[in-house]
Amino acid sequence: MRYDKGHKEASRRRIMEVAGERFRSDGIAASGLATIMSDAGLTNGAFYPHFKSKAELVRESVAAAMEDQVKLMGSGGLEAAIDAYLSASHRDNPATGCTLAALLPELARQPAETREVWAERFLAAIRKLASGLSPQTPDPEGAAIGIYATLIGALQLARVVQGTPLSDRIMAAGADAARTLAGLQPGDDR
Amino acid sequence: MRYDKGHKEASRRRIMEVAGERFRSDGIAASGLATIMSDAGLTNGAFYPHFKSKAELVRESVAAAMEDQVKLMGSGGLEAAIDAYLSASHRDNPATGCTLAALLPELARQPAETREVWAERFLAAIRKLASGLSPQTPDPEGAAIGIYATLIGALQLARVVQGTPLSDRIMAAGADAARTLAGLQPGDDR
DNA sequence: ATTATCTATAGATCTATAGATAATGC
DNA sequence: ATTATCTATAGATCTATAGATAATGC
Repeated sequence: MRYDKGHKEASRRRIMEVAGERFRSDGIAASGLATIMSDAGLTNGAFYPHFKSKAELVRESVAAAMEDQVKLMGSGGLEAAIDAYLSASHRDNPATGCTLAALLPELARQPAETREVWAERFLAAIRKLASGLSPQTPDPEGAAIGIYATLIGALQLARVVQGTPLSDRIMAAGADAARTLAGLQPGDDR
Repeated sequence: MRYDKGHKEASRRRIMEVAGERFRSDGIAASGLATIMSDAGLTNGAFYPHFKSKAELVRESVAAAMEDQVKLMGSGGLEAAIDAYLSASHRDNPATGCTLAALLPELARQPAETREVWAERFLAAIRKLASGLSPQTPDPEGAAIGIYATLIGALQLARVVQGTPLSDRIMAAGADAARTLAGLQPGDDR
């Protein structure tokens, strides 16, 4: 059927959108194309005019997710970023949250091209995070990497025990650690 | 065929062993039972007298891996533990390394029973790590959680870009962050 | 006779392809 | 006439089951 100009583009965006959510909530390997296409309101076979393979979708999806990550990293202060990252709503909604927390070990198993695209965007996110640190910080990018690693690790740990007191404890400990690394005083407001 | 007493037990141990490695190197969802059984020198159908389902194997495998984790956590000083965790050989051999670094997001998607078993062993590992901290540390378990989160996040990040200079930089930044959180002076020996 | 493993297979699901369909633009 | 999507299907792989096999213990 011949649709409006832009119809195909809109479908592609919808596939990307739901694929990103599926991947983050179920994992990449565990997300089938049929399910993703059905989520997008399309059928199985309509996938291939948009992407030549699942690997291509994964690559594009990871690139887009990291792009969003870079954008988010800029807004607001560092303290606010830490609190937002280690918030209950982020923990409880992996589908719309940080791709790194949801998929890092699986990203390490992707083809080189996907990982190269990832690395480029990751460095951009680190630089943006580093620019929010105190100017006296001796190695701002190194510090930013340490902070990011701490946030990711803590969120992942908290998600395994989601719904238990231990989960909140992990979130608080992770936020304290991140604040320490950022040169902020530990918060008592959690 | 009727084998020596203990033969079945030995097969089970072999299945557990290779499953643990497969899971960590390829992920749980991406590891098929046929491949695991073939790695163990057995066929597909021989799986079910040992485990009632893949989920049961995963649960037992995670429990065993965390048990090893707890044991490892005790030996040697904290400084040495950090260096060993963020070593090139650990980064480059996920199959025999830390299950958390290899599988955390996937563990968060496992059934409640598996995650409960995990949580119990995780707390034991945290307590062991905490006992190695300076006695003045105000909240040793919280600090241990922060250190562990940092190590896991850094190793996962480093693995995505394994083989590039950025990977070594991430490892160094993660180790510095962990040392800071542990109250040790930053090391220059990397 | 026992039993750990193997062979064979069911039924589901996966990625990917080929050709049909149908709604709009010309 | 064009073309985005659908239908149907190939071929591979997945978990799980049923019944056969074969090597040892009695």
